[in-house]
Amino acid sequence: MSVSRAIRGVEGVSEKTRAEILKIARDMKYVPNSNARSLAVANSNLIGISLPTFAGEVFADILNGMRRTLDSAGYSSVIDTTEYNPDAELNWVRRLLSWQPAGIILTGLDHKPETVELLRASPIPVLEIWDHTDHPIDICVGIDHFKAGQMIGAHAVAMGYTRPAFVSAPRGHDTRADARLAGLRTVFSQDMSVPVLSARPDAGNSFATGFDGTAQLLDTAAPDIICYLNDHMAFGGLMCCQKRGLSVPEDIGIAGFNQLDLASVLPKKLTTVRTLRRLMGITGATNLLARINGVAVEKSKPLPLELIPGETTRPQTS
Amino acid sequence: MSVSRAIRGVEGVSEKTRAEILKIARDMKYVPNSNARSLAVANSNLIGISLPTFAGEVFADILNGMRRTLDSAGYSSVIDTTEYNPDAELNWVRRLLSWQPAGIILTGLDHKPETVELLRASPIPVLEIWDHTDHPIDICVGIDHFKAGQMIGAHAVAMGYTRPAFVSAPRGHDTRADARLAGLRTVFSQDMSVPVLSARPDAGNSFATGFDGTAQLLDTAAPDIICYLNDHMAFGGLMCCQKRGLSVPEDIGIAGFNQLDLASVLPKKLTTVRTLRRLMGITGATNLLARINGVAVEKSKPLPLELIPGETTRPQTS
DNA sequence: AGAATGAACGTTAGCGTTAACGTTCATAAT
DNA sequence: ATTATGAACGTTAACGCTAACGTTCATTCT
Repeated sequence: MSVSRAIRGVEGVSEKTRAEILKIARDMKYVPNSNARSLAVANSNLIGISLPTFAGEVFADILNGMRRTLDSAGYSSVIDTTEYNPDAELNWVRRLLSWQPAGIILTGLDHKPETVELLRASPIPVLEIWDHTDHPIDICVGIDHFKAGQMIGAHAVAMGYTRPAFVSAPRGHDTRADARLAGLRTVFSQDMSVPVLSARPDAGNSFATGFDGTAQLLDTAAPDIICYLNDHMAFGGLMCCQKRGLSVPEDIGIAGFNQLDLASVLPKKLTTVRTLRRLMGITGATNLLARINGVAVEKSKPLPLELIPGETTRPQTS
Repeated sequence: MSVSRAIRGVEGVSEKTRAEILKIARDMKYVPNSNARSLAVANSNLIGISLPTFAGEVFADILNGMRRTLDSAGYSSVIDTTEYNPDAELNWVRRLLSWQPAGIILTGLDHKPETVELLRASPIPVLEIWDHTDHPIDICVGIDHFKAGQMIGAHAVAMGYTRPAFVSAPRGHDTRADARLAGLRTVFSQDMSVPVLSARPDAGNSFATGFDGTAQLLDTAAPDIICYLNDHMAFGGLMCCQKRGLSVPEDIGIAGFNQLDLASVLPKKLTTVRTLRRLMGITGATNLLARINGVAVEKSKPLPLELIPGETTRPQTS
């Protein structure tokens, strides 16, 4: 027990004995056994994190914020990607629960009923991140994607665009994309009863998907503004317009999302929506840690969005 | 014991009993305790993965390949990022070892001596990925970055460029960048005794770093070809040249690295080097699994590189 | 009929740790 | 001198699981 106390740094050993113990431990290259510790105290310092994908800046940024926060609190992360497949998520949650993790972080709100049931039944704190809802499984930190869509739509209307289109998620089950498109649609149907066209090609990567989706829309219709799932896709779209000799923003407007790094070097500033992804990760992780430590936190924290008007949409019509 | 056998799916229980047990387990929402299992069998089905960063396609691709392979073999991953800091890596390895993981994956070869010692002393299989060496800690799968630098240099020389420059890693301790620059330098110093200038700004993201590094080089010298750490930085450089009215590849050549997604939509095909990152992840993970299962594998597997000539360097001088 | 066989199932002990409580013993209070 | 005190350190049992070995009993063989 003195060894256990010395190594954990808790009270009950004299400094002299502690020093001797630590020296011997070093000499014999002692490595503690976390499995035994976790078994004895009935919980671990692991936190499970589930993401749709590692691709793209978005989840990398969120993850970065979360990792930093969790790491400095002494937690390790068991990370998985679901590729937007709720079944994969369920399987992973099952496996993860067997480790008695201190907490679980899921991306988004689109889970199988069984997953929700499983997590609600367990005493483990759960954070849902990226999306926003007033009724999370446990706690949530994110943005309102429906509102984001409305925000883009309102801007487009204000700039005098009348023939909107949207290039959406290439594959899988991205409910955020759907929510943004829905938000966009409410604006245009209310204000002008205009349908929002959408394309959803799968070209292997975001840039190419933006390019192909744009080509598809331009071939079949004549939109005067195209909104994209993110800046990478918007850049693909920009390239497509450029190739076809369309001038942006005169002939056609382009709006991205997320304000990604790429935008910092483009000669033409991209119209986009700023999302505070790192902050989201930090806030989410901080709230989860509080929850783990039994401190009460906001059930549901929305993060602000900001529309960044750029040079790929028309300036305010006077 | 029958319960244990039934749930693990091993021999020694009749099908009838097994079915009954599984039904009851489901009804009572039984969740196995991996900590206890790992304690009893003295190893876990966790695999530790250490990466420099989550940012960028490169590590996301490698990680993706590894995760897929490990996941389907029933392993979960404890993932950490070191931000190119060997001390952070050491701390993480220490923490990780306490979980008795089945295997450990590190990025690159640049570890603290203590880290290497610790890992050599433990019986746990270790994979080093991304870089290549003939003397890995245990096994390794990667590419030879020095050779990659030589490959780019040779191409530049063949295309008649004579005033080379390199824009390198923004921050931290990226030995791959150094190795590529060194490779590039051997070619130019051997063939033409020309120094390779280099810039190393830190502008917050790859695109901006490429842009700033290029500006810096153009302000202080007159390179006729600039090689970049990766395609994103090359794109930043391309934007900088374009802004200054330099025509590519006539006035100046641009060479990237890694053949990233972005390149697929650029109007001007980027000269770059193709790296098989997903394959590397899959191969690495597969070899590690073999090693875990006691099957002998290649100590050190180099993956092929391919120079992709594009339109941002001059065509062959006739 | 009796013995041999082996699948099905049970018992025991141990994995390394820690919570809870027990012991020791120098020092202080009476 | 005796007793009380409490910091320092030790002992025990339990966490949930599985390897190893023990028991049971229907079936088959002689």
